[in-house]
This record gives sequence, C-alpha cells and structure tokens, in this order.
Amino acid sequence: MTGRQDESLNKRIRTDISERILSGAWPPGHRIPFEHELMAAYGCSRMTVNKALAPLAEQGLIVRRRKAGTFVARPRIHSVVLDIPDIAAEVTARGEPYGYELLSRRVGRAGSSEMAELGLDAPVKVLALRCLHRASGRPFALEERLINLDAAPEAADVDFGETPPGGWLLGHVPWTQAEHRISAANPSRAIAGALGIETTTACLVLERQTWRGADRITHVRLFFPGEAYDLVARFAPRQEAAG
Amino acid sequence: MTGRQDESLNKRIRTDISERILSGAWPPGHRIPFEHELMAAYGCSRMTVNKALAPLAEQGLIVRRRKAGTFVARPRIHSVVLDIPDIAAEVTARGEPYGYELLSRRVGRAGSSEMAELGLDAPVKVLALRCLHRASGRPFALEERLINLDAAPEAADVDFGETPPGGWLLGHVPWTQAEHRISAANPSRAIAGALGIETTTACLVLERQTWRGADRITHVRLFFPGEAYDLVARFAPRQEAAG
DNA sequence: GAGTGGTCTAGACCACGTA
DNA sequence: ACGTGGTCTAGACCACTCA
Repeated sequence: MTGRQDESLNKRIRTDISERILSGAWPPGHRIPFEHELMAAYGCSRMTVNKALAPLAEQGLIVRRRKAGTFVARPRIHSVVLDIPDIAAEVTARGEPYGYELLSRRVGRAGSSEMAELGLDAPVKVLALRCLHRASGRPFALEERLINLDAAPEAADVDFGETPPGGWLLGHVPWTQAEHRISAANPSRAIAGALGIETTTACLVLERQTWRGADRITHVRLFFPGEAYDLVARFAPRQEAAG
Repeated sequence: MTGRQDESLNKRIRTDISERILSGAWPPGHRIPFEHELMAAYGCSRMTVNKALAPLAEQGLIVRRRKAGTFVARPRIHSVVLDIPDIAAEVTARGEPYGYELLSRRVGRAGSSEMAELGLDAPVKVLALRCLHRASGRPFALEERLINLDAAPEAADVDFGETPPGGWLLGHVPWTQAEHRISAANPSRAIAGALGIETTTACLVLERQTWRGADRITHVRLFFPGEAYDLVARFAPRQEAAG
C-alpha cells in the first residue's frame, strides 16, 4: 500500500491505518484488525503495533475496547485546527513583497480601556503600538498592540520602526499560554483610514492575548480588510476522549 | 508533584513534564533530564520513558537531538484549536431559547455557482436550503446550504422545516473530512434582509465543505451578524513537526 | 569514541468485558 | 473462561553527533 522505507515501522502502520480511515475505505464503526493480526501482517512485535495504535486512539480517530476490538470512531464536528500564520511569512508565502510601517508608539500607564484589554486590575506601564502590514504595497492588516512593560521590560528599549512587534516578542519573550478570538467588525474611522477602506467594509478581527504564567504579556488586535483574508482550518479528528 | 494513581506511568511522566513546561518552570531551551535519568527517577524501563516523551516531541512541545539531549521547544504561534459548536447547542448554552426557520428549499441541478461551491465538474442534483437560526427570537445566523443528492440521496426525503440540516446530516451521513474557511464579509441585500441588518454591517462568515471519501457531501455558509458572535480558540502547543 | 535518542523484540502480567 | 487491549520490562542494535 505504501512504498516508504525511511519511516519507522510504527509510523508506517499508523499512516496506513489513518489513510484508510480518512479515505473512507474503513468507514466509521468498521473493525480494525486485532493487534495480533497486525503483528502478523507487518511481521513485528505487539509493542510496535501498540505504539502505532495508541496515538490514533488518543487523537480519537479510533476507539479501542477490550475484548471487543478496535473500531473506526464516528467523527463529530467539534474542533478544528486553525493555522494562524505570522503575517510577514503569510504575505511572502503568497509571493507578494511584504511591507511594514510603525504608525504610532506610546509608553505610559494603561488607560481604563487598555487595562480591560490586558485584563489588569491595577494600571501598569504599557507600550502601545499601532502598525500597518502591507502586501505589494497595499494595506493588508492593521495591528493594535499593547505590551505589558512590567512583564516584558526589554520591549521598552526596542525600536519597532522596522521590526514587527509580533516577531520580536516571539523571539525574545517566552510565553506559556495564548487565547484567540475571531470576529467580524466594522472598522473605526481611524482604522479605516489607515487601511484605505470605508468604515462600512467588513473586517476580520483577530485578537490574541498572551500569558507567561500568570502575567499578561501582550494583547494584539489585527484588522484584515474585507474578503482579502481567510483563515483556513483543516479537519481535526479529535473528538471526545476515547475510552 | 502529582497524586494520581489511576494513570498509567508513561502518562504521568508526560503530564509531569508538560506541566513543568506550560507553567514556565522549564523555560524554552531548558534541557530535560536524559532518558536514563528519568528511568532512575521514576524507577521504570527506558521504553516507558520513551513512550512518554515521543508524543511530546511529536506535539512539538520538546525537541530531541541525539547526543545533545532533549530540550523545551521555543513555542511559535502557528496553529490553534478552534471549537466550532453546533448552533443550536451554542445558543442554548448561552441560556437563550433557540429558534429555527426554513426560508427556502429547492431541489434541482446545480447551477454554475453552486457547482463551484461544491467543487463539482458535472452538474449533479442538489438540495439548496436557506435557513435562519434565532436566539431569543433575534436572528443569530443565516445558513446557506447545498447538499449533494447524488452522495446523500436520503436527504431529499427529509422535511427540513423543523430540523436544522446540520444536525440531521451529522446524525445520518457519515463523513471523513472537512474544511473550514473563516472570513468577514458584507452581507448581500437578501441576507441582510433576512438577518434584519444593513448591508454595511460586518458579518463573520464560516464556510464548511464536507467530504465522504472523494465525494462532496455538503457545503454550508453561515453568516453571523456583526459582533454578536466570536470564535474562541484555546492555546495549542503544536508547532513544526519535530525531528 | 562515547553518549544520546530511535526503534524494536519477545516475552510478561493485569484489567476488562463478553459469553 | 476466554480473548482483547493496557501496560510494562530488560534487554538489543543502530544512527547520529558532539568532543
């Protein structure tokens, strides 16, 4: 079924099986060969078969029941994996020249709306940036970013005139957790002006809040004008936890 | 560090390590104990340690290099897991009464734009539905759905006047693959009318294409008005495939 | 060369669910 | 009672890579 040689055996068993499931050859509910049958088929030990099947069960692609056997899971739409690329990488991947421009920069105590965005109780020192990302010269995304300088003081010394803050932060400030929020909104007058669109043009809004432990590091809100941008999600087989 | 007893040992090792990484105790770049050190620490065989570490490496949470050792990966934002709930469940989860209404229903050969949406070459018989989902009586989402009747002929006999097609399809037509596309758009005049909004109001648009094997089953496009709806994604540690 | 991870074996015992 | 998966052991050989 496959001609791969450079792959480990347990991975080959795994891909063989998941290919059969994803292609529909083995429909939901179909019984997968027993471990001892796979041992014989691939001429390997039971441990190797198990190392192939365990991750599939954890993914939720298959369901294993003692005595009964192993079955193709019944997929449900619950969650998908969404790729959220780095803007510069995304633009260059499209074959367009990437451009970056810092529109404004301000250091100060967080105002009440900024405190709300960073989820803070007490006003802390923040760096507030507004930047424009371009593709082939045309505005591609507007970025509004807050950086908590109590959590990431090094950021105060960086000139973000040429370096997009997202890339710098990823490289310099470790983070442990993030949350994304995706919505649609009409841009404010200022944002519309920067993007060269009307306030009636729908924008995709991507918000991201990033933590290191309990500290909020940064909050970013990206406006993508109109239908110029899509987020594409591939199918994720994860469902309920498998027994 | 943990008191779990009912968990398998390899899983306990795994969660111990990922907890230390996610909590920040082991920062990116930190060297994780060698396999033989973990064997000694947990009093187990190397295979068990390996079974704990291999999935972490596959996730991209750690990076393993021969001779050098195992290290905490430098996280990059690349992909997140997005929950895309069933609309009826989502509305009721918010504590609002859910309402459903079928606006139009048509059976026929696919037109050229419908063929493009379903990704078809030849015109097939399709069922085209337009439905409105309500929360507390107010329009919550407009659904435009195409069902390929060649692939799912049972759908032709269903009265979708009371049953939302999404739920029916999930329960009756197995699928193997799906793709989502998320964008923002201004609604057409017809859609704006059905949702009771202006054509200038930004909408979040969620498109989903579903396959069974090579057959396209259904295409759905959901319009959520304005900022009434968010998609929230939790952090997913998956990054590049680890060598 | 020496130490690391990558992979595999041929057993073993146990838990569980069906019969 | 029996057959399945769940887990683990104590080795083994290899490939890679750093010193």
